[in-house]
Amino acid sequence: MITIKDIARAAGVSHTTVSRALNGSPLIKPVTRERIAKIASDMNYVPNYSAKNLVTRKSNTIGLFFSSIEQGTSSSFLADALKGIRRELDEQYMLTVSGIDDPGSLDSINPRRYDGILVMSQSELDNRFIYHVQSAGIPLVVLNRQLDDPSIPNVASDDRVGGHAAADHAWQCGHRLIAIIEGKPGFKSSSERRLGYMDSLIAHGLSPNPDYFVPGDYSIESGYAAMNTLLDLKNRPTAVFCGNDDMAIGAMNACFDRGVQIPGEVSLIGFDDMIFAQYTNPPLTTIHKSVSEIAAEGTKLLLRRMEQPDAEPVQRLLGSKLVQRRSVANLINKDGD
Amino acid sequence: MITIKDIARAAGVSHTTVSRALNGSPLIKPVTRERIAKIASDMNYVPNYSAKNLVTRKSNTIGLFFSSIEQGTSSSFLADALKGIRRELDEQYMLTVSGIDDPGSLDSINPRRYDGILVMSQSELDNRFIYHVQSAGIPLVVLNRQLDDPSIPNVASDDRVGGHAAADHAWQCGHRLIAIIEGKPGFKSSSERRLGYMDSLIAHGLSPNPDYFVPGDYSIESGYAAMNTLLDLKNRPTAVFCGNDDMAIGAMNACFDRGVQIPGEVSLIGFDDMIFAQYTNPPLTTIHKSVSEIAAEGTKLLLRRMEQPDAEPVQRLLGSKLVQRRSVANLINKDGD
DNA sequence: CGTTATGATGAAAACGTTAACATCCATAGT
DNA sequence: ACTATGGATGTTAACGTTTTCATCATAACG
Repeated sequence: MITIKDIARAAGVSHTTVSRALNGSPLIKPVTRERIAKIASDMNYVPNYSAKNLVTRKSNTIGLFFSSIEQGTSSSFLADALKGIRRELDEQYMLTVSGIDDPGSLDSINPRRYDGILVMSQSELDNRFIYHVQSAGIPLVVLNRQLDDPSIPNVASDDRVGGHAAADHAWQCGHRLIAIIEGKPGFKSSSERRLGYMDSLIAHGLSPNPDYFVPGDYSIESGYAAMNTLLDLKNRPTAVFCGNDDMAIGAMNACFDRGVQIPGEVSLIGFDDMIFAQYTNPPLTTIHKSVSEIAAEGTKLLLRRMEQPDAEPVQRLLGSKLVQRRSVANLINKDGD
Repeated sequence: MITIKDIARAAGVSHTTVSRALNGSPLIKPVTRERIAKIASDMNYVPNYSAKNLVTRKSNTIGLFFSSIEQGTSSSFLADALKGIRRELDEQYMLTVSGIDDPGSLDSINPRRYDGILVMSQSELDNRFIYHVQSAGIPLVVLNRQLDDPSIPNVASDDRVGGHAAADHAWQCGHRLIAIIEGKPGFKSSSERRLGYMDSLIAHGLSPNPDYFVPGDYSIESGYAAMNTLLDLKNRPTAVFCGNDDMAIGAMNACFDRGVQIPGEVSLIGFDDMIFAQYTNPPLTTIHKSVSEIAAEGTKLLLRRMEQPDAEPVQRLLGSKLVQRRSVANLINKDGD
């Protein structure tokens, strides 16, 4: 393995000069810089990051931590997230991926090992981990879940505008009886989505019907149950906004089991745009949140924060947008689309 | 940040002794080892891996490289793969994840940065990368795709027994007219799956019908088209084995568009058990390959190989098994299940 | 022409660890 | 009692960088 000293010898300069040349120091005459760069590349030099990191007291490593990597839910996130992160991350950085629950995850968190940490969070259970990271003094950005604590940099999709968009779409398609199957109680995403939904209703002069708020917990089963109670109502809604895609699947199954046509008799809107949303029957109209965009934005934030640890923590919400597929009937020009 | 020298001072020994004690060297008296360990943990000592790696000439890093991280196909793999790898990987190792196509991926591959590399491969396009890694002298295991070259350690699912299992299941449910929609030409997985399918047919004394082999390329669209040509046949098959789940989705859509009942009129079997397979309507009977198991096994292999680089490269095939859902009709006791 | 800036380079120390080699002390063998 | 043996610990150098400080030309200045 060749080192800067080898290059120095070949170039007839000191290894210090080589180091400076290779790192673009302004102290080196451009002509020698070029010469050294050429020699280095001719010799196939690759820097030893261990040595580099030892002296600079960095790790050149960004850690991505996933909550509940065990659960299938997060599957599609991972690839998207990585894509977004890589897009923003200089090639010099290593990106490691671990589950928050992985054994030893907590202990291995220290500033020596990570220059910065991204947490792709899905639930409040992650808070313990998040605060551990923060108290270890490692630059941190929490992704994907909206946080209350303003001291933690955070980027997530705007659940409220998402809920709003969902209800708006139903309205624009002519629906006036619009129900909601709510997410897990206590989760910020649940309340934000409901808030958005109500915003829209109120904006359109619809008064919320208590029967049309039915609880769920983000699971398929809860969606199934919730849909059944909606279908049992004397005045059924014509459209149902499901707090996430999983519950929308459950709702679909309930309709299917009772022979209720989608979108003929009832329209369904999901939230999250998980990969399977395009494969359901009919394909699910849902709110797309761009995980890769969130991840990319979060990475930018993290990098900035690594440079200026004392800057004000930023919280960003990225717009979510509706992707129209075939689970919502258009009541206005009567073609079921 | 506290170092072994601080500990040495506190314990009244040399830093060498501390190093040895912490690394479990037999040269240290058990009693001092305990004492030092206690002090270290009291002082919240965490080793500086950069320094460690510098002198041991290791990186403590395993790289996981994904082919075509851009494509949605690989989505579900990632989480599963990580789960499997982490299970086998000592906490001391860092695990990095990158796409094979990521800019700069090739250059950053050198023995200094990676102690070992896992390639989660999906197509022959990865070969260039694979051979680059091998020629760089980094211990390597290729996952998920069966390789011809015996010099490269490899663990994948047994596509042939998978294909066999699929056709067997159809047979056991009473089907005798069993077609196959084939995967991308030239891919080993395609031919292996077809081979397994034929094995089963022949074992049951069925003679393959040329009309029942219809080409595809693993895409949804090709599945759609293929299914249409099958449905156009005068003697339609009663069961269709699709080379992967994507094509099965396409086939489902084709049936749906023509009003053909699944599994009433035609049964469908997929391959891969992607997450969405359980959400289709009806849920798809398919061949499950355990990515996490493949990844775990591959990691074991890699670790072994890192210790003994000169050992014979091993190639392993892990059994795939059928998961029965609701897309195959049981023709024998006539209850459609 | 002498002094002083200035710009380019070099020498040496430091980062935190491991490992080769040296030292010390006690015990066993004669 | 004296030396070999070996077990436990210490000294020191090394790993490949960056960085501080020193050196040395050379150009600028009066």
